[in-house]
Amino acid sequence: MDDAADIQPGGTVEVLIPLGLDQAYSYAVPPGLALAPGDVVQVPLGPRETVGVVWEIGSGRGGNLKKVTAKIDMPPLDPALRKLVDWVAWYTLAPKGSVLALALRRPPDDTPERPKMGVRLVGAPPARMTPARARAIAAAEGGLLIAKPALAEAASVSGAVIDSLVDAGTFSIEPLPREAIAAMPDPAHAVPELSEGQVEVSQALVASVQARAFGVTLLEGVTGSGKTEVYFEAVAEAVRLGRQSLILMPEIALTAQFIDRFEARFGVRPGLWHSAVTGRRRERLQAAIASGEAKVVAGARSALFLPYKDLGLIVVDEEHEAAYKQEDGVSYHARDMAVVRGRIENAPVVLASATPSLETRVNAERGRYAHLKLPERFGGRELPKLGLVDLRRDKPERGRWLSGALVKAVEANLEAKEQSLLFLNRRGYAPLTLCRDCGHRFQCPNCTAWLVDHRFRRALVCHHCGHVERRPHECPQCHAPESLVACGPGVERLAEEVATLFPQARSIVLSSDFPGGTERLKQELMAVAEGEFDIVIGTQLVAKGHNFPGMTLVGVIDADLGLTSGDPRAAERTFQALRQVTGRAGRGEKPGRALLQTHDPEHPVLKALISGDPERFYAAEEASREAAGLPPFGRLAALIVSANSQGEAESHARALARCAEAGGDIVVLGPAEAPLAVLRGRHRMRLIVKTGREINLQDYLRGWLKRAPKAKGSVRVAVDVDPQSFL
DNA sequence: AGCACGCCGACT
DNA sequence: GTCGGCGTGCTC
Repeated sequence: MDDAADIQPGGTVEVLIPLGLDQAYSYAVPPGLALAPGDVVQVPLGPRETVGVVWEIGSGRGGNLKKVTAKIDMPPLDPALRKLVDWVAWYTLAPKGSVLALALRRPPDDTPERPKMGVRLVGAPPARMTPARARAIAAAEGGLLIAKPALAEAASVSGAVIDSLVDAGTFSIEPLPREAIAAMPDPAHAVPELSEGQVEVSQALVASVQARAFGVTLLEGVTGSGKTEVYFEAVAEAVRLGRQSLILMPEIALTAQFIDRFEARFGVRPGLWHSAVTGRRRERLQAAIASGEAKVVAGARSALFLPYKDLGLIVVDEEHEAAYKQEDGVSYHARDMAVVRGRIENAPVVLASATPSLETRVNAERGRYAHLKLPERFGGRELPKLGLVDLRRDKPERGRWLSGALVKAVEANLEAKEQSLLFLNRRGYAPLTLCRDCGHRFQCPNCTAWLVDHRFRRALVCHHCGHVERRPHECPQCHAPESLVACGPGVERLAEEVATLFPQARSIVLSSDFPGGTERLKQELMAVAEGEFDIVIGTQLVAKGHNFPGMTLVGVIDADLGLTSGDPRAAERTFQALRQVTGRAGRGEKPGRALLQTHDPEHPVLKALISGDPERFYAAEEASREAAGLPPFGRLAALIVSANSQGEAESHARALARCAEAGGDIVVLGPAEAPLAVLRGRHRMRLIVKTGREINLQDYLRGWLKRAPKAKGSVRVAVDVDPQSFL
């Protein structure tokens, strides 16, 4: 289409195959077949046939090449998407074919789509009535057409009951209307009333959409400042211009809450793209995106590779989220690739966050990204009041974790019938179990991590690799009975303490291992939002996505947790998590309160946090990096080397050793035993390239890979820097 | 991704 | 003696 240069039959084409191959393969074009770059073709590969994409036109010397079998009847990959594939492959050092696999849609399923069937109450009740049948009939009251599974769910009966009622003639069976995959959003549906500050910011974003030009804007604003409302105005403008918008979000954020807000603003739901969207829905949405019919797509990171027809805006919501980083298969950071896609499509990119990542902040400071700040919380609500509790002075008794000050605050909140959140980012009962007699510590056989006691499951679990074992009754080393003691708190243990201290309170533990799975968890989150619990004990999970309107107190059990690990991003992540979770406190106009328990009230991260000025944190981080002899953030290159087998890990370790000898400019950060951990199993190491000069990281890495021994396994390296310098 | 080849352990 | 585990390499 865009490539007018259809090639002459009899020539050759370079076909990229969506497998772990870095090179396109040459094929001969059979007579009578006209092909252009981007066309999807079927080609023989070894003993079988595969799909591939014509990547470029061949040089023509078609000796005894295999022939393209056929051209597949589907829209070609447009030049922008091909460019993106090339760029991502180059940047992430992944084989081109693997990246193509992310972007290539499956050939259309040409079996005719059979409509889903629904049932409708049309006839008399059956001769034999049963309780289940009665429930099903009651649920179908009103004569509406209802999908069978939905009716079964609503009436809590099995599908068989409904089938029997269809046979009896009580229900008719009719095809359901095809659900709309991408209705047209109405930019005028419900225009919000924005504050003066919000209007200013939204106008800047709207202008960037109107400019139809690439540019990156960091949109910074605390929880509740109206970030979403503001970027919705940019989306509305794109819709008015008839162009498409992509709203990227971490998978977890694609919640009912977001969809409700979108629907309230635009009158329809956005096109939703995430891993759970499969089959026909996926296919239809892809088609709607390719045709330009779907105007707004809200999607997880894989939505980056969809075939947009006319992309006019990309929003990356919660820009700092680690979930944007894909580490298996092709390793890429969706936020950075969004910037690249914006550049290729010539579309503005908005990065939204309450706690921007360091690299984004650096880009904003250097003027590479525009920086828009939303002034305050919407509706004039103030930020919560933050306070530190010095655990060295206000010390909980042995085996307890709540300080006097926090206990008092929770009591006061219970009395006032307001909700409290106790935040502890540790799943399970206790992070370490040891033998009182011989000192034996339970350690994971695969890693260097301690095994975490999960009392509810009666198991010891490695949070690193997933290893699970039964919790024994005696010490496996000295066999002393009843000698095992739990050390330190996890949320389960904290729940025990809460039950003792506040027996009358309704409390709940929310963590990713909530019994009953994600569905139950979602229900409980709703229940919390509706005020059905007084005290919530939660991990990281409660800090994200969900709003709890009645929460007026947040207690952070261990604000020091995560500040001391060897991970170079530990402080940043802790700062973001604490800012998010403490930001949950407050109701309506009334600011809430947050208490953070710590052993180190002078810690710069905590001081910056309670000062309420994020700039202080970033300044402190820069200073501490400098003190540690690390390169400043603008030149930070964190590499992740993953090992998939023993042999591969060993070759990595040798390569690293050799590299350190030769150049001396790669530093292994992280726990001292990191190289050892890599040797023992499937572990990741973070490396920092430390260099005094500006480098082209890709060339640098290629050189490094050449020097590395090719002996065993393939060395996989992922890059974790911002792509701006290479655009 | 498939599929073949090949090199070591446990068995009809 | 073979059957079969998966580590490794190849596909224009």
